[in-house]
Amino acid sequence: MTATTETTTTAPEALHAPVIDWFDGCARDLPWRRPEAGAWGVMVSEFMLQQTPVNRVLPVYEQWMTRWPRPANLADEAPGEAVRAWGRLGYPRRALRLHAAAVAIQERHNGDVPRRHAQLLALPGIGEYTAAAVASFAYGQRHPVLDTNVRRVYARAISGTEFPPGATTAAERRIARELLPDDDDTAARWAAASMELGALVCTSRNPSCHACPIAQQCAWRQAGSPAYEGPPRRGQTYAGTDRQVRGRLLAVLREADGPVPQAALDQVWDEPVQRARALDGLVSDGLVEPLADGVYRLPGA
DNA sequence: TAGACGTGGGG
DNA sequence: TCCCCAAGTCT
Repeated sequence: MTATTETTTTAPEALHAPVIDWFDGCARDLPWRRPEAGAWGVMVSEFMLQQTPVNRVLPVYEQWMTRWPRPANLADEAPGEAVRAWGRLGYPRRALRLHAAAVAIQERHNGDVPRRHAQLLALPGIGEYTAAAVASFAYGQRHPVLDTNVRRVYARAISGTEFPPGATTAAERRIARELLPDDDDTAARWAAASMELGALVCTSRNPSCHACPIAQQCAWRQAGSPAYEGPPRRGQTYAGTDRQVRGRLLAVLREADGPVPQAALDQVWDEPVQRARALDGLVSDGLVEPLADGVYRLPGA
Protein backbone atom coordinates (compact mmCIF):
# COMPACT_ATOMS: atom_id res chain seq x y z
CA MET A 1 0.00 0.00 0.00
CA THR A 2 1.21 3.44 -0.83
CA ALA A 3 -1.73 5.29 0.61
CA THR A 4 -0.66 8.39 2.40
CA THR A 5 -2.29 8.93 5.74
CA GLU A 6 -2.92 12.40 7.01
CA THR A 7 -0.26 12.10 9.65
CA THR A 8 2.51 10.98 7.34
CA THR A 9 2.00 13.76 4.82
CA THR A 10 4.47 15.80 6.80
CA ALA A 11 7.22 14.35 8.93
CA PRO A 12 6.74 15.36 12.57
CA GLU A 13 10.32 16.56 12.75
CA ALA A 14 9.58 19.10 10.03
CA LEU A 15 7.10 20.77 12.34
CA HIS A 16 8.96 20.75 15.64
CA ALA A 17 11.90 22.99 14.86
CA PRO A 18 10.01 25.81 13.13
CA VAL A 19 7.34 25.97 15.82
CA ILE A 20 9.79 25.78 18.71
CA ASP A 21 12.05 28.37 17.11
CA TRP A 22 9.07 30.64 16.63
CA PHE A 23 8.11 30.11 20.26
CA ASP A 24 11.61 31.02 21.43
CA GLY A 25 11.25 34.37 19.76
CA CYS A 26 7.57 35.16 20.20
CA ALA A 27 6.39 33.50 23.41
CA ARG A 28 4.59 35.79 25.81
CA ASP A 29 6.28 36.45 29.11
CA LEU A 30 3.57 35.03 31.35
CA PRO A 31 4.13 34.78 35.11
CA TRP A 32 3.34 31.06 35.30
CA ARG A 33 6.07 30.39 32.75
CA ARG A 34 8.75 31.87 34.95
CA PRO A 35 10.80 29.45 37.06
CA GLU A 36 9.64 31.00 40.32
CA ALA A 37 6.05 30.03 39.57
CA GLY A 38 6.80 26.44 40.47
CA ALA A 39 4.41 23.56 40.01
CA TRP A 40 1.79 25.19 42.21
CA GLY A 41 1.86 28.35 40.11
CA VAL A 42 1.47 26.29 36.97
CA MET A 43 -1.42 24.40 38.50
CA VAL A 44 -3.22 27.54 39.69
CA SER A 45 -2.82 29.12 36.26
CA GLU A 46 -4.16 26.02 34.53
CA PHE A 47 -7.31 26.03 36.64
CA MET A 48 -7.87 29.70 35.95
CA LEU A 49 -7.20 29.32 32.25
CA GLN A 50 -9.84 26.64 31.80
CA GLN A 51 -12.21 28.57 29.55
CA THR A 52 -11.01 32.00 30.67
CA PRO A 53 -8.75 34.27 28.58
CA VAL A 54 -5.19 35.03 29.68
CA ASN A 55 -5.72 38.76 30.09
CA ARG A 56 -8.46 38.28 32.61
CA VAL A 57 -6.53 35.64 34.53
CA LEU A 58 -3.36 37.70 34.97
CA PRO A 59 -4.38 39.99 37.86
CA VAL A 60 -6.27 37.29 39.76
CA TYR A 61 -3.37 34.89 39.40
CA GLU A 62 -1.03 37.43 40.98
CA GLN A 63 -3.40 37.95 43.90
CA TRP A 64 -3.75 34.24 44.49
CA MET A 65 -0.05 33.53 44.42
CA THR A 66 0.64 36.39 46.79
CA ARG A 67 -2.03 35.26 49.20
CA TRP A 68 -1.57 31.52 48.83
CA PRO A 69 2.01 30.88 47.68
CA ARG A 70 1.79 27.18 48.51
CA PRO A 71 -1.02 24.59 48.44
CA ALA A 72 -1.04 24.42 52.24
CA ASN A 73 -1.90 28.09 52.50
CA LEU A 74 -5.00 27.65 50.38
CA ALA A 75 -5.92 24.40 52.09
CA ASP A 76 -6.01 26.21 55.43
CA GLU A 77 -8.61 28.67 54.18
CA ALA A 78 -12.38 28.27 54.08
CA PRO A 79 -13.51 27.20 50.59
CA GLY A 80 -15.66 30.32 50.44
CA GLU A 81 -12.53 32.45 50.49
CA ALA A 82 -11.36 30.74 47.32
CA VAL A 83 -14.72 31.43 45.71
CA ARG A 84 -14.56 35.07 46.76
CA ALA A 85 -11.00 35.53 45.53
CA TRP A 86 -11.98 33.91 42.25
CA GLY A 87 -13.71 37.18 41.45
CA ARG A 88 -15.31 37.34 38.03
CA LEU A 89 -13.26 34.69 36.28
CA GLY A 90 -16.39 32.66 35.71
CA TYR A 91 -17.20 29.01 36.38
CA PRO A 92 -16.66 29.43 40.13
CA ARG A 93 -16.80 25.68 40.70
CA ARG A 94 -13.21 25.77 39.55
CA ALA A 95 -12.34 27.77 42.67
CA LEU A 96 -13.99 25.17 44.84
CA ARG A 97 -12.19 22.36 43.06
CA LEU A 98 -8.85 24.13 43.25
CA HIS A 99 -9.36 24.51 46.97
CA ALA A 100 -10.28 20.85 47.26
CA ALA A 101 -7.22 19.95 45.22
CA ALA A 102 -5.04 21.94 47.61
CA VAL A 103 -6.54 20.03 50.52
CA ALA A 104 -5.90 16.71 48.76
CA ILE A 105 -2.31 17.74 48.00
CA GLN A 106 -1.80 18.53 51.65
CA GLU A 107 -3.30 15.23 52.77
CA ARG A 108 -1.97 12.86 50.13
CA HIS A 109 1.21 14.45 48.84
CA ASN A 110 2.76 16.23 51.80
CA GLY A 111 1.88 19.60 50.40
CA ASP A 112 3.70 19.19 47.09
CA VAL A 113 1.99 19.13 43.71
CA PRO A 114 2.38 15.51 42.58
CA ARG A 115 4.55 14.74 39.56
CA ARG A 116 2.82 11.71 38.16
CA HIS A 117 0.08 12.12 35.61
CA ALA A 118 -2.19 9.59 37.34
CA GLN A 119 -1.84 11.37 40.66
CA LEU A 120 -2.61 14.71 39.09
CA LEU A 121 -5.61 13.25 37.31
CA ALA A 122 -6.96 12.00 40.62
CA LEU A 123 -7.18 15.54 42.00
CA PRO A 124 -10.51 17.38 41.83
CA GLY A 125 -10.86 19.68 38.86
CA ILE A 126 -7.98 18.10 36.98
CA GLY A 127 -8.86 16.25 33.80
CA GLU A 128 -6.87 14.84 30.93
CA TYR A 129 -5.67 18.18 29.66
CA THR A 130 -4.69 19.79 32.97
CA ALA A 131 -2.87 16.69 34.20
CA ALA A 132 -0.79 16.63 31.03
CA ALA A 133 -0.21 20.37 31.14
CA VAL A 134 1.06 20.39 34.73
CA ALA A 135 3.23 17.33 34.18
CA SER A 136 4.66 18.88 31.04
CA PHE A 137 5.03 22.55 31.95
CA ALA A 138 5.91 22.16 35.61
CA TYR A 139 7.94 18.97 35.49
CA GLY A 140 9.19 18.81 31.92
CA GLN A 141 7.63 15.45 31.21
CA ARG A 142 6.61 14.01 27.87
CA HIS A 143 2.82 14.05 27.52
CA PRO A 144 0.44 14.84 24.68
CA VAL A 145 -1.11 18.16 25.65
CA LEU A 146 -4.34 18.50 23.71
CA ASP A 147 -6.14 21.71 24.40
CA THR A 148 -8.40 23.73 22.15
CA ASN A 149 -5.44 25.61 20.66
CA VAL A 150 -3.44 22.51 19.82
CA ARG A 151 -6.50 20.75 18.45
CA ARG A 152 -7.09 23.64 16.08
CA VAL A 153 -3.45 23.71 14.98
CA TYR A 154 -3.57 19.99 14.25
CA ALA A 155 -6.92 20.24 12.50
CA ARG A 156 -5.45 22.76 10.10
CA ALA A 157 -1.82 21.76 9.75
CA ILE A 158 -2.39 18.00 9.72
CA SER A 159 -6.00 17.20 8.89
CA GLY A 160 -6.66 20.08 6.55
CA THR A 161 -9.87 21.26 8.17
CA GLU A 162 -10.58 24.70 9.53
CA PHE A 163 -11.81 23.45 12.89
CA PRO A 164 -11.45 20.28 14.97
CA PRO A 165 -14.45 18.07 15.79
CA GLY A 166 -16.77 19.06 18.62
CA ALA A 167 -15.31 16.58 21.06
CA THR A 168 -11.78 15.19 21.15
CA THR A 169 -11.55 12.03 19.07
CA ALA A 170 -9.28 9.01 19.10
CA ALA A 171 -7.86 10.21 15.80
CA GLU A 172 -6.79 13.46 17.39
CA ARG A 173 -5.14 11.65 20.27
CA ARG A 174 -3.28 9.48 17.81
CA ILE A 175 -2.01 12.51 15.94
CA ALA A 176 -0.90 14.15 19.19
CA ARG A 177 0.92 10.97 20.20
CA GLU A 178 2.64 10.57 16.86
CA LEU A 179 3.72 14.18 16.81
CA LEU A 180 5.18 14.07 20.31
CA PRO A 181 8.98 14.48 20.25
CA ASP A 182 10.91 11.56 21.76
CA ASP A 183 12.95 13.60 24.15
CA ASP A 184 11.28 14.89 27.35
CA ASP A 185 12.56 18.42 27.15
CA THR A 186 11.71 18.83 23.48
CA ALA A 187 8.27 17.34 24.07
CA ALA A 188 7.53 19.83 26.83
CA ARG A 189 8.80 22.64 24.65
CA TRP A 190 6.68 21.44 21.75
CA ALA A 191 3.58 21.32 23.94
CA ALA A 192 3.98 24.91 25.05
CA ALA A 193 4.98 26.09 21.57
CA SER A 194 2.08 24.46 19.71
CA MET A 195 -0.36 25.86 22.25
CA GLU A 196 1.08 29.32 21.91
CA LEU A 197 0.90 29.07 18.13
CA GLY A 198 -2.80 28.34 18.37
CA ALA A 199 -3.34 31.16 20.84
CA LEU A 200 -1.44 33.86 18.94
CA VAL A 201 -1.27 32.90 15.25
CA CYS A 202 -3.52 29.99 14.35
CA THR A 203 -6.51 31.62 15.99
CA SER A 204 -10.09 30.52 15.58
CA ARG A 205 -11.09 33.56 13.60
CA ASN A 206 -8.78 35.45 11.23
CA PRO A 207 -5.66 33.34 11.67
CA SER A 208 -2.39 35.17 10.91
CA CYS A 209 -1.11 32.68 8.38
CA HIS A 210 1.45 35.20 7.13
CA ALA A 211 3.15 34.98 10.52
CA CYS A 212 2.91 31.21 10.82
CA PRO A 213 6.18 29.26 10.94
CA ILE A 214 4.56 26.21 9.33
CA ALA A 215 2.28 27.88 6.80
CA GLN A 216 4.14 26.14 3.98
CA GLN A 217 3.35 22.75 5.46
CA CYS A 218 -0.22 23.47 6.48
CA ALA A 219 -2.66 20.95 4.99
CA TRP A 220 -5.55 23.38 5.28
CA ARG A 221 -3.76 26.08 3.33
CA GLN A 222 -2.55 23.56 0.77
CA ALA A 223 -6.18 22.63 0.24
CA GLY A 224 -7.07 26.26 -0.38
CA SER A 225 -8.31 27.07 3.12
CA PRO A 226 -11.73 25.46 2.59
CA ALA A 227 -14.56 26.72 4.77
CA TYR A 228 -15.67 24.56 7.65
CA GLU A 229 -18.35 22.05 6.71
CA GLY A 230 -18.90 20.04 9.85
CA PRO A 231 -21.90 20.19 12.13
CA PRO A 232 -22.64 23.62 13.63
CA ARG A 233 -20.44 24.20 16.62
CA ARG A 234 -22.59 24.61 19.64
CA GLY A 235 -23.37 28.14 20.54
CA GLN A 236 -24.02 28.78 24.17
CA THR A 237 -26.99 31.01 24.84
CA TYR A 238 -26.67 32.72 28.15
CA ALA A 239 -29.28 35.41 28.66
CA GLY A 240 -32.16 34.11 30.72
CA THR A 241 -30.49 30.86 31.72
CA ASP A 242 -29.97 29.47 35.17
CA ARG A 243 -26.30 30.18 34.67
CA GLN A 244 -26.98 33.87 34.46
CA VAL A 245 -29.09 33.76 37.61
CA ARG A 246 -26.44 31.77 39.44
CA GLY A 247 -23.87 34.31 38.41
CA ARG A 248 -25.87 37.19 39.80
CA LEU A 249 -26.65 35.35 43.01
CA LEU A 250 -23.04 34.47 43.63
CA ALA A 251 -21.90 37.99 42.80
CA VAL A 252 -23.98 39.29 45.68
CA LEU A 253 -22.48 36.75 48.09
CA ARG A 254 -18.96 37.44 46.85
CA GLU A 255 -19.20 41.15 47.35
CA ALA A 256 -20.82 40.95 50.76
CA ASP A 257 -18.65 40.89 53.85
CA GLY A 258 -20.72 38.35 55.70
CA PRO A 259 -23.96 36.38 55.47
CA VAL A 260 -26.67 37.76 53.19
CA PRO A 261 -30.42 37.70 53.84
CA GLN A 262 -32.73 36.02 51.35
CA ALA A 263 -34.32 39.39 50.55
CA ALA A 264 -31.06 40.68 49.10
CA LEU A 265 -30.75 37.63 46.86
CA ASP A 266 -34.34 37.96 45.72
CA GLN A 267 -33.55 41.26 44.09
CA VAL A 268 -31.23 39.87 41.45
CA TRP A 269 -33.95 38.02 39.51
CA ASP A 270 -37.68 38.59 39.31
CA GLU A 271 -38.86 35.11 38.38
CA PRO A 272 -39.16 33.26 41.71
CA VAL A 273 -39.18 29.68 40.46
CA GLN A 274 -36.03 30.03 38.43
CA ARG A 275 -34.42 32.07 41.17
CA ALA A 276 -35.10 29.37 43.74
CA ARG A 277 -33.85 26.66 41.40
CA ALA A 278 -30.63 28.56 40.79
CA LEU A 279 -30.03 29.09 44.49
CA ASP A 280 -30.74 25.43 45.22
CA GLY A 281 -28.25 24.51 42.54
CA LEU A 282 -25.57 26.69 44.08
CA VAL A 283 -26.20 25.12 47.46
CA SER A 284 -26.06 21.56 46.15
CA ASP A 285 -22.86 22.45 44.30
CA GLY A 286 -21.34 23.61 47.55
CA LEU A 287 -20.89 27.15 46.31
CA VAL A 288 -23.38 28.60 48.76
CA GLU A 289 -24.04 27.65 52.35
CA PRO A 290 -27.52 28.14 53.83
CA LEU A 291 -27.60 29.28 57.42
CA ALA A 292 -30.61 29.44 59.68
CA ASP A 293 -33.34 32.03 59.16
CA GLY A 294 -33.07 32.34 55.40
CA VAL A 295 -29.55 33.67 55.45
CA TYR A 296 -26.83 32.56 53.06
CA ARG A 297 -23.08 32.88 52.78
CA LEU A 298 -20.12 31.58 50.83
CA PRO A 299 -19.14 28.12 52.15
CA GLY A 300 -17.30 28.29 55.44
CA ALA A 301 -16.78 32.00 55.07
C1' DT B 1 -22.11 11.51 25.58
C1' DA B 2 -24.44 15.72 25.09
C1' DG B 3 -25.33 19.42 28.22
C1' DA B 4 -24.41 22.28 32.25
C1' DC B 5 -21.42 25.42 33.96
C1' DG B 6 -19.74 32.36 34.07
C1' DT B 7 -17.94 36.22 32.21
C1' DG B 8 -16.50 39.82 29.30
C1' DG B 9 -13.94 41.31 25.10
C1' DG B 10 -13.57 41.57 20.07
C1' DG B 11 -15.23 41.35 15.25
C1' DT C 1 -26.35 44.72 18.60
C1' DC C 2 -25.35 40.07 18.40
C1' DC C 3 -22.58 36.18 17.99
C1' DC C 4 -18.43 33.82 18.82
C1' DC C 5 -15.17 32.42 21.70
C1' DA C 6 -11.40 31.64 25.77
C1' DA C 7 -5.12 26.74 28.27
C1' DG C 8 -11.99 22.09 30.35
C1' DT C 9 -14.24 19.16 33.77
C1' DC C 10 -17.91 16.57 35.41
C1' DT C 11 -22.08 13.89 35.18
